[in-house]
Amino acid sequence: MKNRDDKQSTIERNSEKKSPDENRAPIDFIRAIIARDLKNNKNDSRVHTRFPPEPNGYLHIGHAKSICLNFGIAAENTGGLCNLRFDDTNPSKEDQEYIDSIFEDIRWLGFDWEDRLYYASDYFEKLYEFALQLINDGKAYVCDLSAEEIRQHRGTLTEPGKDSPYRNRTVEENLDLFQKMRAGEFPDGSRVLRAKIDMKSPNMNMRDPVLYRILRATHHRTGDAWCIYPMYDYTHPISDSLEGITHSICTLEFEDHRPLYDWSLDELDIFRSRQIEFARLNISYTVMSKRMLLKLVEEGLVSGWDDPRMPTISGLRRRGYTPQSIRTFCECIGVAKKDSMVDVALLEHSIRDDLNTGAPRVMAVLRPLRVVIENYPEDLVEEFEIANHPNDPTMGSRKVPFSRILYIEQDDFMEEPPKKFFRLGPGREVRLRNAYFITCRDVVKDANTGEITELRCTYDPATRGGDAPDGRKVKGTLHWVSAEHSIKAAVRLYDRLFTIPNPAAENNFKTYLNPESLVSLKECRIEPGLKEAAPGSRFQFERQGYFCVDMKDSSVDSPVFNRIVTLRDTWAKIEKKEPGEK
RNA sequence: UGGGAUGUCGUCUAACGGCAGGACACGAGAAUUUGGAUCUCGUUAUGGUGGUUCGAAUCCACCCGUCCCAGCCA
Repeated sequence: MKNRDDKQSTIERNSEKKSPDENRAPIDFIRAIIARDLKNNKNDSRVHTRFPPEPNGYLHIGHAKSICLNFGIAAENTGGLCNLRFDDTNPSKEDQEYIDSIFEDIRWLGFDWEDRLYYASDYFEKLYEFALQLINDGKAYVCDLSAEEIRQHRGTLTEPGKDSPYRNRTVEENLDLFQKMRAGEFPDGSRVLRAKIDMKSPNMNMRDPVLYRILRATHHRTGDAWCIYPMYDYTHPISDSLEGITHSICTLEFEDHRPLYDWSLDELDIFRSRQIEFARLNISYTVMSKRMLLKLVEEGLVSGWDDPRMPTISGLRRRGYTPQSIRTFCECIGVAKKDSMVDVALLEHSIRDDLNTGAPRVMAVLRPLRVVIENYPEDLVEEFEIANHPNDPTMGSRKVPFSRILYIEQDDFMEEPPKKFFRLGPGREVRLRNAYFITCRDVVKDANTGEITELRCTYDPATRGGDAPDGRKVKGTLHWVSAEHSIKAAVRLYDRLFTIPNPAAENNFKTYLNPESLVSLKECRIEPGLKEAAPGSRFQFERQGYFCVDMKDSSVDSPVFNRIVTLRDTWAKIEKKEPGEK
């Protein structure tokens, strides 16, 4: 049996409509391990995890998976805790800007580290003392080999390494040298402290790994107090141990490092945290490595870490994704050890699903086509009371003006419509959503370009509200705005960043950037009521998709909307399937 | 070719010796004042070969595929 608390809270996490039993998310292998540990009273029945980002970039949705896992596990278990710890042992790559962004992103996702904020750099003094202890125990030595020489001594995947000539220095000499390293008596890169393990180990990580390097770089927290910095493999287990972390969850590539993780704790004889590895998140049509994301930012291929096309938390936030949708997504994808690539369609589903319930419906015309209702009085303006959500009356309604000159979507008219096209065409009748039936009587074109500039239509006054008293049906319903009353807006149509499912596997991933990942429209017309829309607020533009008021660039005078995700589009599918039908 | 992992529908993930299930995607249909949402139905999977067993995705053997490791990065 699984641990009771664990099971109980798993039920709570998912308790929406269905009965708890059929709704219970399956327990992943990590939660199973924790449940077993709890049952065996391991760690005094404590569950303590940590999220350990390096502040060398912005968090992405892969980190969200880890955050949801670590903070989620803590929340599911009574008394469970999750620390936030910055793994800041490499000052040459790290920056306060990243730390601040990480705070913001974790909070925004809905998680709280309370008073448990830690920095590996806070342990520098203790780490140093532990290193002294290792030296005293004959488990570490100062090595004078250059980086290149160390590499040569390390051997290869198939050949064992050779011992360093400095491997057998006396404890006294090592102590003296290491203290001098700290005191700044040697130049950068001239010496390192190494663990004395086994140069013949088939695991490269055990071939006397470097524990400390000399590096004169100003640390964002400790300043110039140190000129030697500990390595990840040495710092991480000790930090976990010091904080009493029971389950140290990380990604698969650290599997080979676990023997070293365990070695450190064993040799130092301190609290034994357990490292567990899971498969990192990959999503199709994007890249997920900080290295590649940094490249996109540095080379100006995106507007920044928070470009709405980026898979970063800040990018998704600006795009309009809700924290809930990301948490749901992370729960849906599961946790396992198999390398995998999640279909981006699942991410899109999670935000559609969330916004379908909560986002008010409005009308916006992205590519306006002028429509004149010839039999509608010149100076009449009607106001239609329109529901904000067709299936949820509690969301209220709003007034939308209607007049003789309107805009509809260019895509909603075809001069020679194919069979399955239900929208407007010459002589055809359609419904204007929540307004009238109109019939297209004439098409006006630019004499020079042949471009359609205006549609002349008539309306049926008896169809006010959108129903015909004589019972006649129309197949199509179009959205619209009143030309005079609508507001001009800019809309950014975002699409997937890359054209191929796995750009990271290519030699030059930038070759596959999607040139249409951003289409900027500047002449869109939106309902007048949208003027007051707050930055960050989300709407469904009917028949088109979900949109979000941009948090940086939008203003009352010139509103800017980001497309979060399109609606499922059956017509687009038909078009794609039968392109000749046009 | 050393070591460490990992193979279940198109994708992700369950089933822990006893009916291969769910989600997304896809397809068909119903209904529809969003070609949305909703509802109904459906297609598709245990990498391979042997073995153990009344019974194998699950246990054993061999084979095959994929991923990770030779930073003074994390």
